[in-house]
Amino acid sequence: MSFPNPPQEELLIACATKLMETIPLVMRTIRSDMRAQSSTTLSVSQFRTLAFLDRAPGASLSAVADHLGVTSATASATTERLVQRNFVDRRHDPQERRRVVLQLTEAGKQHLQEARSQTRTHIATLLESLTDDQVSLIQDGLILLKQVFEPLEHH
Amino acid sequence: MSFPNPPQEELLIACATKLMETIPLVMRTIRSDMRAQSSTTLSVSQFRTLAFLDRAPGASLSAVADHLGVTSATASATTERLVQRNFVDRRHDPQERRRVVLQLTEAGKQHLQEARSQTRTHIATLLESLTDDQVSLIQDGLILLKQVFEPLEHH
DNA sequence: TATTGTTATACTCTATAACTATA
DNA sequence: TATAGTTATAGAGTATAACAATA
Repeated sequence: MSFPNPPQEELLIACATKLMETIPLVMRTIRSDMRAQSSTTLSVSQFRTLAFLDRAPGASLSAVADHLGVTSATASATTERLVQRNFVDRRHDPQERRRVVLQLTEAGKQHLQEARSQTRTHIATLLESLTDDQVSLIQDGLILLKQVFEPLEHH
Repeated sequence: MSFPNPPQEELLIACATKLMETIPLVMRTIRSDMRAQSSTTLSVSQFRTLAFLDRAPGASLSAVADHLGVTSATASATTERLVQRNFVDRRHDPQERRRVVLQLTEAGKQHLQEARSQTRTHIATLLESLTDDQVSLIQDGLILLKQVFEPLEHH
């Protein structure tokens, strides 16, 4: 006998358990892929910062911190490294001199594309062992997860 | 018009892209949950080490490193912190004195249970906004992801 | 000589707290 | 006084390389 409608609570706990087992596993692969970059290395936080600035050019430091879900001190340090590596251009807003305006440099844009492409290709390769239906299922699950967890970032 | 059977390649890339957007997001929540522990704080790596030793009592340092997908130096450092906090008992194997035998202490077991329970409950709460079907879908997706990414850990 | 762990060194991520500059 | 960022400090994760102990 199976239970076609298990109580919500048990289902939630089972899913949360699976999530705690799986996410760190996948995260590790993403991280080492980023590190394995042919040219220069990019940490996951740096990658996410570049990806955000690609979507939101001219964002402030606070916006980066909010988006990444870190303190402004952490965002400042991460950004500083990207500025030093000439991936990000940082300047004061003339209208509001407390704010900084952050933008990708050409080198930053190029590096982001390369990092994205390499990691994406590697992960796609890993998924090749599955069927189309299975890949679609994973994708749909990720879309739902993103909907649940994304709002938390922008507290 | 929709494409009921998109080419594998595009589908793989789309899924990989979604994965790169979503996993770091979820990971951040797990991490901050661990940090928000009432009693003592446990990093994700420390948590995973405890969880592994719970499943594999008496494991060696190499086994921990393999399982976590890190170098033995990293595993050694993480383990050392757990030993110092009295969560792990570390001793030499009498038969093979190069090896260490790692086991959870009672305090380690207890802390693991608490950390697991708290994080699990919080994540389950976050998933409450979804329907049973959606939660099941996420769970199935995670099971598949685990199958794909787990073998990589044991290189 | 090969294997198992540890130590040394060096980065990065992360937080909190104290600070500077601007509003 | 309040806000936007930076700096100081500290602990943890991570890697590589060099090392010690054991087989």
